[in-house]
Amino acid sequence: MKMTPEILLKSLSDQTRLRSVMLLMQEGELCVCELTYALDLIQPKISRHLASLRDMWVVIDRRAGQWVYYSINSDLPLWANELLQALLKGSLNDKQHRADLKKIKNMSNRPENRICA
Amino acid sequence: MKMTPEILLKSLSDQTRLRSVMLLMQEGELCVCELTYALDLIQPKISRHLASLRDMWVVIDRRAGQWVYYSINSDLPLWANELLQALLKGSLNDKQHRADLKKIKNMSNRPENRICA
DNA sequence: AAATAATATATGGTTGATCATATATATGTC
DNA sequence: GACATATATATGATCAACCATATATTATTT
Repeated sequence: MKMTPEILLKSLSDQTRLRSVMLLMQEGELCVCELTYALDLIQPKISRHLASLRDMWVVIDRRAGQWVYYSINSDLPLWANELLQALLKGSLNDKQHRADLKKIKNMSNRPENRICA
Repeated sequence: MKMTPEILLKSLSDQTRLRSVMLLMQEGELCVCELTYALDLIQPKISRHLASLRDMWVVIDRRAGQWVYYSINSDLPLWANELLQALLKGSLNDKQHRADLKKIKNMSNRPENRICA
């Protein structure tokens, strides 16, 4: 795994991927169906972008039954983390990001709520 | 002028533009012929990418006789500056960036050297 | 079987590259 | 001053590669 400025920028230069990463930064971990709901996009599109982020080592995934959860790769170099922090700061006033966040907060029937046991 | 995460990421997701911005961050200000030399690319390509960066308010230009100098836009929001700093940190160990920097340092006949008078 | 997620396929739009040329500025000659 | 020439830079036109997308289907888990 070799994260470079070029790779990271490329991975974030798509709107859907940027929105996904910003949500992951705020929420920690989300599954495909949650992102699909929050971003209000169709599932194959979300799945594809998440796969792209995973292939570029920006995010990692884990399966929990039917659900696949994605989260930011904690092994990113310091500069990459700093870049993401700066990005989040720039996104906090972003209308789209705020709407995404609100949507996930209001989502009912989240998997997490179901697998408490 | 409205700089957003999306705009900034898009502007930096091209290799030539990224290399240009990293050099500008290190050198402060460079003209087209200097960047053309340092990046070892043809002039129209450099000119186009710089125009793109200018149109997206990442850089500003000023003409000094025959020469047009480009530099990072000092009015960028804080988060954008932080992002660029993080990016530079990630680029310092980058082979390509180091080669670019070395090339500009070794450039003879730089305009700056000629317009001392 | 049902729910969730990933993938195959085809399509169209975007973006970057290159060559040629236009534009801007400076200098030399008459 | 007018004109020719040189140099630096920007832009028009064109093309090809790439990437994102949607629909349909497959894979995985329960």
